[in-house]
Amino acid sequence: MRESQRAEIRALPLFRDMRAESFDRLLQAGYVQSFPPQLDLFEQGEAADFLHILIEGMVELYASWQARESTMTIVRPVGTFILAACIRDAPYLMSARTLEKSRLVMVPAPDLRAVFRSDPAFAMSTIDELAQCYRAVVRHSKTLKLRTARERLAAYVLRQSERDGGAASFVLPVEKRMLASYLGMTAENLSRAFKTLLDDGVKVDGNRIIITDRAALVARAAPDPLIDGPDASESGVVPLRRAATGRPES
Amino acid sequence: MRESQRAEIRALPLFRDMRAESFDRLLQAGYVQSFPPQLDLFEQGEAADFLHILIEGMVELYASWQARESTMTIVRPVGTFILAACIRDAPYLMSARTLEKSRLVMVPAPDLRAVFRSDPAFAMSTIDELAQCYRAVVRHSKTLKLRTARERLAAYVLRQSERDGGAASFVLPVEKRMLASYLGMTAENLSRAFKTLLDDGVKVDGNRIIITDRAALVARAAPDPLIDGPDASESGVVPLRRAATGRPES
DNA sequence: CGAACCCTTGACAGAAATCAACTAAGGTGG
DNA sequence: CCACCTTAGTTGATTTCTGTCAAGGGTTCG
Repeated sequence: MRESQRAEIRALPLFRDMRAESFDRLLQAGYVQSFPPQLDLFEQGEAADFLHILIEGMVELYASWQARESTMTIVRPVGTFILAACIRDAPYLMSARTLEKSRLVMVPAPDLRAVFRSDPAFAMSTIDELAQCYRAVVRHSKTLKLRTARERLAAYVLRQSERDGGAASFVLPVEKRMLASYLGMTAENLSRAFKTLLDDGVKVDGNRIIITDRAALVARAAPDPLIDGPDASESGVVPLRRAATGRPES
Repeated sequence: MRESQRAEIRALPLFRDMRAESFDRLLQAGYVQSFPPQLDLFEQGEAADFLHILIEGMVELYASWQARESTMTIVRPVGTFILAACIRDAPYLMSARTLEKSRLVMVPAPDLRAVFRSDPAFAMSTIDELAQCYRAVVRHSKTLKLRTARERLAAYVLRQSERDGGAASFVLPVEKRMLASYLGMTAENLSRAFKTLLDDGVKVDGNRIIITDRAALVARAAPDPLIDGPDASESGVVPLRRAATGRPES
């Protein structure tokens, strides 16, 4: 692992307050590994052996039942995932696969648990991280239950734009079919939902979204800090703290 | 507070491992209060001032947006709620109202935070509790995104039955309109969904549900431990540890 | 007894999934 | 370089599902 990556992990809220020796122990117990795109990291139902820290690439967390599948969230560097399952020593509720070539640190769950038992500061950070994850999922549930597909998409577009500092135009960070799944609709329906958003000031050109009338879009989306933010990192596709190295396109 | 109630709280996973003096401090800092039915305890968006512990009655947590409203979960004695917001010192994401005459202990959030900073065992229990809450919401999201309304209802019926030891018949613990909202549909739609479940071995008589063909119901619901359980207490309407005093009807 | 309220039912409209066909772009191999 | 294949995305036609509106039955409670 490069020193800069180590520093990035250390800077994460989950790790920044812990003792230096605890941090060392975690990373020394962990394995750094690279994976090709489209590789299954684990499947739901397996025992949670490792806390995963993504330092390069992109990972999809998805759930399946019967023949159906749904994207639950997408993780970008530098971010951690699957913390709760490790803590509870319980089976994963979601599956994970890489979307790009990715590099991960995998910390064995027993080491993780040992460290936050011995380092109160890390225990505090874990509490905070979990509370944040919990709230992120509650928000996702709220948008699913309270908004129509069209409204969810409108809110998503608005939030992405605000993540880019309120830019009127941005490029979708993921494929449309995955976005559709994340927002709880089919790919066909997403395509049509984008069409209806023409009336609400949103134009689409391939992967690029252009907001032509922000007021109209706000009226449609009715963004709400108790669902959409204000902390953009708390929920959504591409949720976690982004790497300092900002690539314009994915 | 009666001693027996104190003992019940102490027996909760969240409180059972902490030091005695920490537990005393929490309860001494807290207020015990009774509320009539249908009373709003707090509204989403307010600052999270208190951890709530329900010792008698029933409380609904619900979310709203624009003119819409949706039941997120229902809390029964003895259970806690709103832990995550207290930890993060953030606004409530959900509103709460009593469904019956209820008695609550309300622990000021600053005391809560002080105690788990000073009592590592309580910090551990908090981590565990939060991880469990997180997984409960993920499960709820999964059922919303992966199953149709009919399948969600079938799974709910099956789970309720299994909570009663696999009884072929049970009484709904909440009003149907609330169940509908919890399951992500309208009351009218729930009514129709029950009708279609006649083909899957479920009969309805008022608040009483009768499973006439369990195999057929299982085929429809395709229950999955990664969504529906196995720990029934982790999610769902009437989720938390039930009071020892079992009333047959609510 | 009357007034709410819950639940149900029917009729309808809107939303969304499904199925199928078609386009466009990118990659592969001849 | 081109023919071919695969895949993402779109579009249309159709069906299914779901929400909405309206009305009526039953219950509870004042």
